[in-house]
Amino acid sequence: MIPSERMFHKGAPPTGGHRARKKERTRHAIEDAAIELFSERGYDATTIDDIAERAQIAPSTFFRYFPSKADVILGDQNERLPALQRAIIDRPASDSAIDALRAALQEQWVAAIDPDRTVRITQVIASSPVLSGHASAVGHGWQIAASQALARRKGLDDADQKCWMAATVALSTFGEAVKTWIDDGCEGDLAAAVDRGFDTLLALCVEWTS
Amino acid sequence: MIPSERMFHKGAPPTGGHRARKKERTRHAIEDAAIELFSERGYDATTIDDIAERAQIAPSTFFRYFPSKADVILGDQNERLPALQRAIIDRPASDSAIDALRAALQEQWVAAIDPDRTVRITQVIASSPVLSGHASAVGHGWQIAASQALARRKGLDDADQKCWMAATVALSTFGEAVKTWIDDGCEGDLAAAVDRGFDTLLALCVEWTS
DNA sequence: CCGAAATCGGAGTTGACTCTCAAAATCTAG
DNA sequence: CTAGATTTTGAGAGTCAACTCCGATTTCGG
Repeated sequence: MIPSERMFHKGAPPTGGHRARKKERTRHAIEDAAIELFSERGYDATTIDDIAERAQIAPSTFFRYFPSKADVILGDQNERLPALQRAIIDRPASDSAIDALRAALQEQWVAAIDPDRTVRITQVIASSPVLSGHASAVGHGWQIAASQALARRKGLDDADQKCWMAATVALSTFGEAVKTWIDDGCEGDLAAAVDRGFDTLLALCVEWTS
Repeated sequence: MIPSERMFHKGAPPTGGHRARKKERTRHAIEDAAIELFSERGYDATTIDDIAERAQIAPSTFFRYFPSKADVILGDQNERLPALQRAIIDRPASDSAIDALRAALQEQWVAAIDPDRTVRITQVIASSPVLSGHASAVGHGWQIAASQALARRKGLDDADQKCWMAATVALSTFGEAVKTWIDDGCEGDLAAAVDRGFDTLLALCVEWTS
């Protein structure tokens, strides 16, 4: 009796069981179906029923896996944040704020993502205001995290305006570089494109202060 | 007969008539009711019926004035764009890109808006992903416009990467300065806060290039 | 084979947005 | 000022899709 004492607890489900594996497969099927359809006909023009049909599930099952339509695309973008912060803090003190951010973004983001998937997701996000909104909230979270990390690296207050502004500028540079790379058809290396963006920024800094 | 030949044409309605004035009044009533309600209980929690009731109109009348719920807030943000571009281009050649943008934004935006209204609208926008998405699209439009203006000022190609990046950095600096000012309770002068933001940016440029 | 968990299927809710038609309100001419 | 044309509004029904709920059924694990 009292099955909950003999059964698995929510926090520690078996990762290898048939059940868990099937759930993973279903989850992936839904994600894949959704991204495909979003790419084909756009986010707003795709209904839950469409996704369910292609993923071979009942419409109501969709919501067992994702709390809302938007969450299929925006799954845990904040997962990488702690690693990013650590990478920023661990940069040698000789790095300027912009160099630290550039290096941290290169190793924690550019090197860690699946470019193909990222490109498709980015395009889908750009196709709908709702998703753009969620994405800009995510970007805001990154900015706060980066700003904090920069401040800690120098032993400054979390709200230090220079750190805040450095994070703003670096992340918008980064974002634009990525977006430009995608808009230009993903030619060449993403890492190189990001580097080019930061180089352009530094060249502008020279112009502006001379 | 054939009244359309004797009546006003669509392109040139009388601006002073009773009719036109009442329409303007109704439009304002809707806008005011909407912004009030959005501020009170949030964008998503406000229905068209709520707005209609407070504005004393029928729900269906709402859509005769605004094509969608979002448009009550996001009315013609692009109206000021041509003036902004002209202001950028007309800046003396001795101005750097960042100085030109700073000055143009100060005179065409900071000096031209109603701060109270802008603050309320900004807060409402931040309260909903849909609106944030639309707003970031508007911001993107500004960026393109600013970038073009910068390029023309120097006789460069519209797609020049330095101009593009300068616009990116300047506008995100500007946006953050405004947001910070609002988050801090609108203490002091908005123009001064914007100037402080740009000063911080330039100080960072010095740090990064030394 | 038995109990737990996941799924199905379908009905139900909500709110944005559309459409229509008849009832005001407003304009212009005489 | 009045009559007739026109525009605007009100009221209500109707669509569509996200999201919720629930009872019945299937699938899985021991």
